[in-house]
Amino acid sequence: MNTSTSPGKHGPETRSRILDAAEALFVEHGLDATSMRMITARAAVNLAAINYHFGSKDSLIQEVFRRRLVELNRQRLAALDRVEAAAAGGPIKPSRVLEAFFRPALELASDTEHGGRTFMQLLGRTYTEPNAFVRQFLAEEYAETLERFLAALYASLPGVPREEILWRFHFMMGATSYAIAGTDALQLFAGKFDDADPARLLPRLMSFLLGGLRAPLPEYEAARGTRRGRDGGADGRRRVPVEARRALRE
Amino acid sequence: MNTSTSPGKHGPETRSRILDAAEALFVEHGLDATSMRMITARAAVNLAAINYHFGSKDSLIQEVFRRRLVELNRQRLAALDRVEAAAAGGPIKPSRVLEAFFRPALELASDTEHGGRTFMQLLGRTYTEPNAFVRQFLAEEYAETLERFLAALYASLPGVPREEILWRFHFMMGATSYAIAGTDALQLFAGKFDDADPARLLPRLMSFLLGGLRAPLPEYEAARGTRRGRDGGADGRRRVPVEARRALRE
DNA sequence: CTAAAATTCAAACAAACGTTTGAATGAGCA
DNA sequence: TGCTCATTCAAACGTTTGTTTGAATTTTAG
Repeated sequence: MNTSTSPGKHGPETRSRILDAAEALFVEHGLDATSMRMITARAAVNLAAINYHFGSKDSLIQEVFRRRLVELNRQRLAALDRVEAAAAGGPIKPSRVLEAFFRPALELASDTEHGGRTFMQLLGRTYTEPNAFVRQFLAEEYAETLERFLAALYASLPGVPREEILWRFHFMMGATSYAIAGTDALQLFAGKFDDADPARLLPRLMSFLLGGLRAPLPEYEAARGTRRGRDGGADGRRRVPVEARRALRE
Repeated sequence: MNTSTSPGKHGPETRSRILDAAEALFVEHGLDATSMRMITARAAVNLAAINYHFGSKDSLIQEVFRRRLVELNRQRLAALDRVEAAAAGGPIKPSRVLEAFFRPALELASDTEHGGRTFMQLLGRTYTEPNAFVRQFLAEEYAETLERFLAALYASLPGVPREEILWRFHFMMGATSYAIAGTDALQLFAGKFDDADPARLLPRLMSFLLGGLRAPLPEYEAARGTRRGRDGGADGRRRVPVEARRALRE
């Protein structure tokens, strides 16, 4: 089996033709519902070519994600590097961190010519893929990037409980995935959007995400029934410190 | 074929046992990867029982979603009715509308005893299901509810462009779905959450959603650099009116 | 109790699945 | 030219898929 990118002899593009066809079909029908025969038919290659070049369908799926994700996360980390370099050790605004993470994704999602849009739709819906090996693979591929961005977010929001930051980052990834994957995949809002211009999606989404990130921290109802004291007492869970309130205001 | 809810004769619970088993397996493995034999095995019924009671696997899928979705949207609309009745024709705060929509969903997601949690995880990841007939069915099942809530949101945010409200509602559904479906399905954040208490999810999420909804509207970059002025000057797209700014502040 | 209707059951169906095989084909190099 | 090795190809492999069948069984109704 040859899994390298080195050009073969016959059709040097066989590998990439398979990857492109698979990517498109995975978006249209999902991973499971896309058969090897559908892929090889669209790619105009022999059925056995997938097993020859990739070994198995599972390996092909991995490679479809890998080739794009590696580049996407490389761009994200590079953007974060630039932000941190510009800060020169000083404080960093959370909005800068968020933009470093989400802008590359949205720009890839705007690229309709090289399949970037297709892939991002696929990626969005794959985060919740039940298939165990796909989830495992995605988690590994994301581990480093996620670690670095969470650390940057923590540092940029001193005083804000990490648990809350984690949750909000989770929410933000959800909103983003839906914004990308759902614009024409999810038909709930079909025909409702007059203006689905991808170029406007980034400012729209960034406004929303920043608003969500900066929202006042929730105050968990301590004891329901008896009204909680104005400033609560010692219910174990501390109120939001003023430092955190200030940090949330960007 | 008998698709009614009337009790059968032999095992009156055959139908519901199939539905419960299917629901659980759909979450674990996805719609496609769950076979009829897996379902009938877990439900401890004969393989042919599914086709006898539901007609086909597709019809079974529909019924799995329908029985829960009908009740969920009934609760949502009832909550909206109460909010509108309490306002007595006066203005309604957007936060009230949002809560009427999202609270029933999150409460259902907190119910671990009657499979509510299981179902909401399934629902969340099914919004982006590529399967055409599932999307079509979901859209139909949601149509009325979505229409009424969007109308209520529009009315509660006078002056704010409907397009922006629509987008933000879309973002909010995305964040919510991920929050529910992803808490233990998406493994990207695996092991990172110390506090995944479902009871705390509602305040956490509502804070985030409201923050996002109330965020300043994006101002689309008019003409960057020497870019052609598709947005230059009087292009019909107004800046955010002061009325809208006020409305966004709840 | 008996006839009819509803439900369960084991078995089989064709179709589609991912994968493997072994021969045919083509290019690169001696 | 002749040899080698990567690649392509048609065909078949054994499983698994959703669905159907017809008889056995149980419940309902007269």
